[in-house]
Amino acid sequence: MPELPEVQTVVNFIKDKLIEKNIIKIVPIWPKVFDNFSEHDFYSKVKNTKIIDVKRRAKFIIIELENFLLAIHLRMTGKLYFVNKGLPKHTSAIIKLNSNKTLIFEDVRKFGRFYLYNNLETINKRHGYEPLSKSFTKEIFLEILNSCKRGIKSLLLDQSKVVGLGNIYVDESLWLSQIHPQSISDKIPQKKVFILYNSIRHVLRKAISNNGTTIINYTYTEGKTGNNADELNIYGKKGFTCNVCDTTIKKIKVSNRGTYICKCQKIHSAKK
DNA sequence: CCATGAACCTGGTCGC
DNA sequence: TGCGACCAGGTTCATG
Repeated sequence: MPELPEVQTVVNFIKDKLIEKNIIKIVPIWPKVFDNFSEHDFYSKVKNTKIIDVKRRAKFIIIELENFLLAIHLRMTGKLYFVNKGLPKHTSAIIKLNSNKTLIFEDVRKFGRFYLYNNLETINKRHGYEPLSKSFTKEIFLEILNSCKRGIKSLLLDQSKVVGLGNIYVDESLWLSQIHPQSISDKIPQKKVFILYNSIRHVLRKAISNNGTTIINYTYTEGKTGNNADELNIYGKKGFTCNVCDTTIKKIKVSNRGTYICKCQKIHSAKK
Protein backbone atom coordinates (compact mmCIF):
# COMPACT_ATOMS: atom_id res chain seq x y z
CA MET A 1 0.00 0.00 0.00
CA PRO A 2 2.57 2.56 0.75
CA GLU A 3 3.70 5.14 -1.73
CA LEU A 4 3.48 8.86 -1.12
CA PRO A 5 -0.30 9.20 -1.56
CA GLU A 6 -1.06 6.26 0.72
CA VAL A 7 1.32 7.44 3.44
CA GLN A 8 -0.16 10.94 3.18
CA THR A 9 -3.64 9.45 3.49
CA VAL A 10 -2.70 7.59 6.66
CA VAL A 11 -1.27 10.81 8.11
CA ASN A 12 -4.40 12.76 7.21
CA PHE A 13 -6.54 10.13 8.79
CA ILE A 14 -4.81 9.64 12.14
CA LYS A 15 -3.36 13.09 12.71
CA ASP A 16 -6.25 14.70 14.60
CA LYS A 17 -6.55 11.83 17.02
CA LEU A 18 -2.84 12.04 17.89
CA ILE A 19 -2.02 15.72 18.22
CA GLU A 20 -1.94 16.98 21.82
CA LYS A 21 -2.18 13.44 23.16
CA ASN A 22 0.50 11.61 25.11
CA ILE A 23 1.95 8.23 24.31
CA ILE A 24 1.60 6.28 27.53
CA LYS A 25 2.78 2.96 26.19
CA ILE A 26 4.56 1.67 23.11
CA VAL A 27 5.00 -2.07 22.72
CA PRO A 28 6.91 -4.05 20.12
CA ILE A 29 5.09 -7.27 19.30
CA TRP A 30 7.40 -8.32 16.48
CA PRO A 31 10.89 -8.18 18.09
CA LYS A 32 12.56 -6.35 15.21
CA VAL A 33 9.93 -3.68 14.69
CA PHE A 34 11.82 -0.98 16.63
CA ASP A 35 14.87 -0.51 14.45
CA ASN A 36 17.19 1.73 16.48
CA PHE A 37 15.72 1.75 19.98
CA SER A 38 13.98 -0.40 22.56
CA GLU A 39 10.76 0.03 24.46
CA HIS A 40 12.83 1.02 27.49
CA ASP A 41 14.82 3.56 25.43
CA PHE A 42 11.60 5.21 24.45
CA TYR A 43 10.43 5.73 28.02
CA SER A 44 13.81 6.92 29.26
CA LYS A 45 14.92 9.03 26.29
CA VAL A 46 11.61 10.62 25.53
CA LYS A 47 10.74 12.70 28.56
CA ASN A 48 7.71 14.47 27.25
CA THR A 49 5.55 12.09 25.27
CA LYS A 50 3.12 14.72 24.07
CA ILE A 51 2.56 14.63 20.33
CA ILE A 52 3.16 18.02 18.73
CA ASP A 53 2.52 17.19 15.12
CA VAL A 54 2.05 14.33 12.66
CA LYS A 55 3.37 14.67 9.14
CA ARG A 56 4.91 12.87 6.21
CA ARG A 57 8.46 12.98 4.90
CA ALA A 58 9.19 10.73 1.91
CA LYS A 59 7.36 7.51 2.74
CA PHE A 60 7.77 7.96 6.49
CA ILE A 61 5.01 8.87 8.90
CA ILE A 62 6.59 11.33 11.33
CA ILE A 63 5.13 11.56 14.81
CA GLU A 64 6.75 14.61 16.33
CA LEU A 65 7.28 14.75 20.08
CA GLU A 66 8.89 17.61 21.96
CA ASN A 67 12.49 16.52 21.63
CA PHE A 68 12.26 13.40 19.56
CA LEU A 69 10.42 12.07 16.63
CA LEU A 70 9.06 8.68 15.93
CA ALA A 71 9.36 7.79 12.24
CA ILE A 72 7.33 4.90 10.93
CA HIS A 73 7.95 3.21 7.59
CA LEU A 74 5.16 0.92 6.37
CA ARG A 75 7.31 -0.85 3.78
CA MET A 76 5.16 -3.31 1.83
CA THR A 77 2.25 -4.26 4.04
CA GLY A 78 2.26 -1.97 7.07
CA LYS A 79 -0.99 -0.39 8.23
CA LEU A 80 -1.45 2.12 11.00
CA TYR A 81 -4.91 2.60 12.45
CA PHE A 82 -6.96 2.76 15.62
CA VAL A 83 -8.68 -0.27 17.08
CA ASN A 84 -11.35 -0.42 19.73
CA LYS A 85 -10.72 -3.88 21.07
CA GLY A 86 -8.67 -6.95 20.26
CA LEU A 87 -5.49 -7.19 18.22
CA PRO A 88 -5.32 -8.21 14.58
CA LYS A 89 -3.35 -11.34 13.77
CA HIS A 90 -0.34 -9.55 12.36
CA THR A 91 0.01 -6.76 14.88
CA SER A 92 3.62 -5.67 14.89
CA ALA A 93 3.43 -2.88 17.46
CA ILE A 94 1.00 -1.05 19.73
CA ILE A 95 0.86 2.61 20.72
CA LYS A 96 -1.42 3.53 23.62
CA LEU A 97 -2.51 7.11 24.17
CA ASN A 98 -3.74 8.93 27.24
CA SER A 99 -6.97 9.52 25.35
CA ASN A 100 -7.68 5.85 25.90
CA LYS A 101 -7.24 5.16 22.21
CA THR A 102 -4.94 2.47 20.81
CA LEU A 103 -3.03 2.82 17.58
CA ILE A 104 -2.06 -0.47 15.94
CA PHE A 105 0.76 -1.16 13.55
CA GLU A 106 -0.33 -4.21 11.59
CA ASP A 107 2.19 -5.68 9.17
CA VAL A 108 1.77 -9.05 7.52
CA ARG A 109 5.24 -9.28 6.04
CA LYS A 110 7.01 -7.66 9.02
CA PHE A 111 9.22 -5.38 6.92
CA GLY A 112 7.88 -2.19 8.48
CA ARG A 113 9.99 -0.37 11.08
CA PHE A 114 9.83 2.34 13.75
CA TYR A 115 12.79 4.68 14.18
CA LEU A 116 13.51 7.10 17.00
CA TYR A 117 15.41 10.23 15.96
CA ASN A 118 16.23 13.61 17.47
CA ASN A 119 15.21 15.32 14.25
CA LEU A 120 14.79 14.72 10.53
CA GLU A 121 18.47 14.95 9.71
CA THR A 122 19.10 11.22 9.34
CA ILE A 123 16.15 10.82 7.01
CA ASN A 124 16.91 13.96 5.04
CA LYS A 125 20.48 12.87 4.41
CA ARG A 126 19.33 9.83 2.49
CA HIS A 127 16.29 11.30 0.81
CA GLY A 128 15.76 13.72 -2.04
CA TYR A 129 13.14 16.18 -3.16
CA GLU A 130 9.51 16.08 -2.18
CA PRO A 131 7.88 15.94 -5.63
CA LEU A 132 4.97 18.16 -4.62
CA SER A 133 7.07 20.80 -2.89
CA LYS A 134 7.80 24.25 -4.30
CA SER A 135 11.53 23.65 -4.26
CA PHE A 136 11.15 20.75 -6.69
CA THR A 137 11.10 22.60 -10.00
CA LYS A 138 11.12 21.17 -13.50
CA GLU A 139 14.64 22.56 -13.99
CA ILE A 140 15.85 20.62 -10.96
CA PHE A 141 14.18 17.50 -12.25
CA LEU A 142 15.92 17.95 -15.60
CA GLU A 143 19.24 18.36 -13.81
CA ILE A 144 18.66 15.12 -11.86
CA LEU A 145 17.92 13.18 -15.05
CA ASN A 146 20.89 14.64 -16.88
CA SER A 147 23.37 14.08 -14.10
CA CYS A 148 23.38 10.31 -14.51
CA LYS A 149 22.80 7.61 -17.08
CA ARG A 150 20.27 5.28 -15.60
CA GLY A 151 17.12 3.53 -16.60
CA ILE A 152 14.39 6.04 -15.87
CA LYS A 153 12.27 3.68 -13.82
CA SER A 154 15.15 2.73 -11.57
CA LEU A 155 16.01 6.41 -11.15
CA LEU A 156 12.46 7.37 -10.23
CA LEU A 157 12.33 4.60 -7.65
CA ASP A 158 15.57 5.87 -6.08
CA GLN A 159 14.46 7.76 -2.97
CA SER A 160 17.72 9.68 -2.72
CA LYS A 161 16.75 11.69 -5.82
CA VAL A 162 13.00 12.22 -5.66
CA VAL A 163 10.93 10.67 -2.88
CA GLY A 164 7.54 9.09 -2.69
CA LEU A 165 7.26 7.24 -5.96
CA GLY A 166 6.93 3.47 -5.93
CA ASN A 167 6.01 0.80 -8.41
CA ILE A 168 2.45 1.92 -9.11
CA TYR A 169 2.98 5.64 -9.57
CA VAL A 170 6.20 5.27 -11.54
CA ASP A 171 4.42 3.07 -14.07
CA GLU A 172 1.45 5.44 -14.17
CA SER A 173 3.63 8.54 -14.60
CA LEU A 174 5.74 6.99 -17.34
CA TRP A 175 2.66 5.79 -19.17
CA LEU A 176 1.05 9.20 -19.00
CA SER A 177 4.25 10.70 -20.41
CA GLN A 178 4.57 8.01 -23.09
CA ILE A 179 8.08 7.17 -21.95
CA HIS A 180 9.38 3.62 -21.85
CA PRO A 181 10.63 2.65 -18.36
CA GLN A 182 13.98 1.48 -19.76
CA SER A 183 14.75 4.81 -21.37
CA ILE A 184 18.09 6.23 -20.29
CA SER A 185 17.59 9.27 -18.07
CA ASP A 186 19.90 11.67 -19.91
CA LYS A 187 18.61 10.65 -23.35
CA ILE A 188 15.06 11.76 -22.75
CA PRO A 189 14.41 15.04 -24.61
CA GLN A 190 13.88 18.08 -22.41
CA LYS A 191 10.34 18.52 -23.60
CA LYS A 192 9.48 15.02 -22.47
CA VAL A 193 11.26 15.47 -19.16
CA PHE A 194 8.95 18.40 -18.46
CA ILE A 195 5.95 16.29 -19.45
CA LEU A 196 7.14 13.60 -17.05
CA TYR A 197 7.56 16.20 -14.32
CA ASN A 198 3.96 17.30 -14.78
CA SER A 199 2.74 13.71 -14.99
CA ILE A 200 4.36 12.74 -11.70
CA ARG A 201 2.76 15.65 -9.89
CA HIS A 202 -0.58 15.11 -11.53
CA VAL A 203 -0.66 11.38 -10.76
CA LEU A 204 0.36 11.92 -7.12
CA ARG A 205 -2.08 14.77 -6.52
CA LYS A 206 -4.95 12.84 -8.01
CA ALA A 207 -4.12 9.79 -5.90
CA ILE A 208 -3.98 11.87 -2.72
CA SER A 209 -7.35 13.41 -3.49
CA ASN A 210 -8.69 9.86 -3.89
CA ASN A 211 -7.22 8.77 -0.54
CA GLY A 212 -4.70 6.50 -2.21
CA THR A 213 -4.86 3.29 -4.17
CA THR A 214 -6.33 0.19 -2.61
CA ILE A 215 -5.27 -3.02 -4.26
CA ILE A 216 -5.41 -5.68 -1.65
CA ASN A 217 -8.23 -4.70 0.62
CA TYR A 218 -6.22 -2.09 2.42
CA THR A 219 -8.30 -0.47 5.10
CA TYR A 220 -7.30 2.64 6.99
CA THR A 221 -9.86 1.93 9.64
CA GLU A 222 -13.38 0.66 9.83
CA GLY A 223 -13.49 -0.37 6.22
CA LYS A 224 -12.28 2.87 4.69
CA THR A 225 -10.38 2.34 1.47
CA GLY A 226 -8.75 4.52 -1.15
CA ASN A 227 -10.56 5.01 -4.44
CA ASN A 228 -7.61 5.54 -6.69
CA ALA A 229 -7.58 2.00 -8.10
CA ASP A 230 -10.32 3.10 -10.51
CA GLU A 231 -8.01 5.77 -11.85
CA LEU A 232 -5.12 3.51 -12.79
CA ASN A 233 -4.39 3.32 -16.50
CA ILE A 234 -1.53 0.86 -16.72
CA TYR A 235 -0.55 -0.68 -13.39
CA GLY A 236 -2.04 -4.14 -12.99
CA LYS A 237 -3.70 -3.92 -16.42
CA LYS A 238 -1.89 -6.74 -18.20
CA GLY A 239 -4.03 -8.04 -21.06
CA PHE A 240 -6.26 -4.96 -21.08
CA THR A 241 -6.30 -2.50 -23.92
CA CYS A 242 -4.46 0.78 -23.53
CA ASN A 243 -7.02 3.54 -23.83
CA VAL A 244 -4.56 5.73 -25.70
CA CYS A 245 -2.91 3.53 -28.34
CA ASP A 246 -5.44 0.71 -28.36
CA THR A 247 -2.85 -2.07 -28.08
CA THR A 248 -2.62 -4.75 -25.42
CA ILE A 249 -0.83 -3.87 -22.19
CA LYS A 250 2.14 -6.09 -21.44
CA LYS A 251 3.97 -6.94 -18.28
CA ILE A 252 7.76 -7.03 -18.25
CA LYS A 253 10.49 -6.84 -15.63
CA VAL A 254 12.45 -3.63 -15.10
CA SER A 255 14.84 -3.11 -12.17
CA ASN A 256 13.57 -6.40 -10.85
CA ARG A 257 10.05 -5.05 -10.49
CA GLY A 258 6.93 -6.08 -12.34
CA THR A 259 6.37 -3.32 -14.89
CA TYR A 260 3.38 -2.56 -17.08
CA ILE A 261 3.86 -0.96 -20.47
CA CYS A 262 2.08 -0.40 -23.73
CA LYS A 263 3.18 0.41 -27.25
CA CYS A 264 2.69 4.13 -26.95
CA GLN A 265 5.64 4.41 -24.58
CA LYS A 266 8.76 5.33 -26.56
CA ILE A 267 12.20 4.20 -25.57
CA HIS A 268 14.84 6.92 -25.45
CA SER A 269 18.35 5.53 -25.47
CA ALA A 270 21.67 5.82 -27.23
CA LYS A 271 21.10 4.98 -30.88
CA LYS A 272 22.13 1.47 -31.81
C1' DC B 1 28.85 4.86 -11.85
C1' DC B 2 25.32 1.36 -12.74
C1' DA B 3 22.74 -3.04 -12.85
C1' DT B 4 21.46 -7.27 -10.67
C1' DG B 5 20.12 -10.39 -7.18
C1' DA B 6 19.44 -11.67 -2.56
C1' DA B 7 17.62 -10.81 1.86
C1' DC B 8 14.00 -9.45 5.01
C1' DC B 9 8.60 -12.11 5.67
C1' DT B 10 3.73 -14.01 4.92
C1' DG B 11 -0.06 -15.06 2.12
C1' DG B 12 -2.62 -15.15 -2.21
C1' DT B 13 -3.00 -16.95 -6.85
C1' DC B 14 -2.10 -19.79 -10.79
C1' DG B 15 -1.08 -23.98 -13.23
C1' DC B 16 -0.82 -28.89 -13.19
C1' DT C 1 -8.05 -30.59 -3.21
C1' DG C 2 -3.21 -30.34 -3.02
C1' DC C 3 1.23 -28.70 -3.93
C1' DG C 4 4.93 -26.09 -5.72
C1' DA C 5 6.26 -21.98 -8.07
C1' DC C 6 5.83 -17.38 -8.34
C1' DC C 7 4.21 -12.92 -7.17
C1' DA C 8 3.36 -8.71 -4.09
C1' DG C 9 2.51 -1.11 -3.31
C1' DG C 10 9.91 -1.21 -0.27
C1' DT C 11 14.63 -0.80 0.97
C1' DT C 12 19.38 -2.20 1.80
C1' DC C 13 23.48 -4.62 0.94
C1' DA C 14 26.86 -7.38 -1.57
C1' DT C 15 28.72 -8.47 -5.97
C1' DG C 16 30.29 -7.88 -10.83
